[in-house]
Amino acid sequence: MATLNNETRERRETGTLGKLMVLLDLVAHADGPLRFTDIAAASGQPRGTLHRQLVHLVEEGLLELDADGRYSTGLRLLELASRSWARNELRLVAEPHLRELQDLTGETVHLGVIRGASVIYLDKVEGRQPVRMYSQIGNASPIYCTGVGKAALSLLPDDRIDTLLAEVSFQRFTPATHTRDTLLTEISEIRRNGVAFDREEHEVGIRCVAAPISSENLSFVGGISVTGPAYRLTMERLEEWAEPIRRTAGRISTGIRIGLGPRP
Amino acid sequence: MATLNNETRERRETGTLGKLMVLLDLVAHADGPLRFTDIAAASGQPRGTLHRQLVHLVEEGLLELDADGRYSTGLRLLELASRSWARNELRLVAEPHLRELQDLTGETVHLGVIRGASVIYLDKVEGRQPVRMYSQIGNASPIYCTGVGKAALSLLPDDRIDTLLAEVSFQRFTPATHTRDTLLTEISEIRRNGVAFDREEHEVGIRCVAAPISSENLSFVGGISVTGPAYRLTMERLEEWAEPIRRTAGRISTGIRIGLGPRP
DNA sequence: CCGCTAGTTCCATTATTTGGAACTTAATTT
DNA sequence: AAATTAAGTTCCAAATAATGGAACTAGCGG
Repeated sequence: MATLNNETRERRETGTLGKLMVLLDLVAHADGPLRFTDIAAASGQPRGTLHRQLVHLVEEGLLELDADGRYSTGLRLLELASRSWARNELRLVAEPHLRELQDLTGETVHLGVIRGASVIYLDKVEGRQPVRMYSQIGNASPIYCTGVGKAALSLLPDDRIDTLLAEVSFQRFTPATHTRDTLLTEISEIRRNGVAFDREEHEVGIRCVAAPISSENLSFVGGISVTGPAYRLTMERLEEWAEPIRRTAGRISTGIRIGLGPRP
Repeated sequence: MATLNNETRERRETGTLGKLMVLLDLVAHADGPLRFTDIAAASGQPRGTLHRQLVHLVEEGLLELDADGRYSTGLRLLELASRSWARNELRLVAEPHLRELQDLTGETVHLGVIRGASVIYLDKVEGRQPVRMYSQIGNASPIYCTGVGKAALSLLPDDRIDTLLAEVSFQRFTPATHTRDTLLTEISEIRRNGVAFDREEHEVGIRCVAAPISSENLSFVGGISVTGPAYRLTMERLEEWAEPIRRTAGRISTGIRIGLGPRP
């Protein structure tokens, strides 16, 4: 087809830092520890350069080098993230509301925000805790097939949606996964209802209801959701929860606007 | 081999990265979001330089700049740490054992490793979950007043202990907090028993038993602990748990040595 | 409208990063 | 055990990026 000249200025101009972050991402997204050679191949850096870069990352604790000469991500990240999470204002404001919603529904409640074309989960409340917390927190999921992602999208103006979706390759996770067209149709529906449903679009057997949250100026956009197995969460039940979840989302948005407002 | 005997490797030579990490730490350890001016004052950087550095950190998602012009840590850290945590081999091996120990004792179980003169908690298992997971995970606590820290120290040769403790300023958290001398005395006791006790040394009213874990070559050193309120955890009860916790720690160490061994 | 604080941009100078090549180990083969 | 190859490390002149003082702009309070 003719040139689809993407105006997306994706090249980051962060100099040295940018180059190092590419390496960090590379190691973080690998399936396991990587050896020098693996990283060299994947990054395409000359060996001398790469060597110094890795030494720096290891010295800062961002990477760790084990006895077999394999690199994995370092504990420094955990330490930094822990502080970041503990103080996150949205999370702090939302926490009691998430619990309340969990009490009402008895199902798992998530809080997430969008970053680029992904949803990042900030918190999660489960009834009895059979699953580990971190199993979701910090996780990045595609925006187009999660309740939180779709709810969040619905708040954005069309041009920002277009820009975001331009970089998305709609992978088909289940038969119900959206394409670009069906997603856009659903977004106008979400705008009318104020809630988004995930009808087994990411994983077969998993459904959810979600409602959007945002700061006044859309400096961040996210949502909350109630998720569970399809056999328990019939579409009728999800419809019943639409109103409570909208209300909860509204309260969190209000709380954020007050909490994040200009300092006294 | 000759290059390893370098005693004078205290100063970090990580160039650009090091300078940026100082800023990241500064923001992460602040009590709340910082304004440009606050960071300028704390870092002593000229405004022009600082500005560009912050722009780069924000562009990489390591920092976030809110509508009021205040900087806080960014979600990218959470994303990276989440992967790091989920794949951490020690944590994966330890997880079932921690649960087992929690079942046995009914109290909170921690897994931690030492990094510098701090203990970083990698995992935590509680009975009913009234407290949030992340409340401890990723947290850095002083090595000299935590069960895990003291247990871990006991595995190290004396010269490495000396080196580590050289940078520690023994802050007195409670009347029972160790000084350098009493700590060294206790370490030889821990070496005999294979378990360490925290007798309200970090927080009044909190006690724990801990046992050490390590890889074969001491490339990492850590421990597990059972923690709880002093009124419930009498010293007698802690003594009873000494044996089970030693056994559990032993199993984890074995698991790690097998799991982390040379690739098949 | 003025002065002031806070933040941003510019650009010649300075410091760091780069990467090819030479060098050292470690592993594998003969 | 020697020879061969692969894996990792060090070096340094050239290329690139970071630095920081100064000039500039925005926003606010009087």
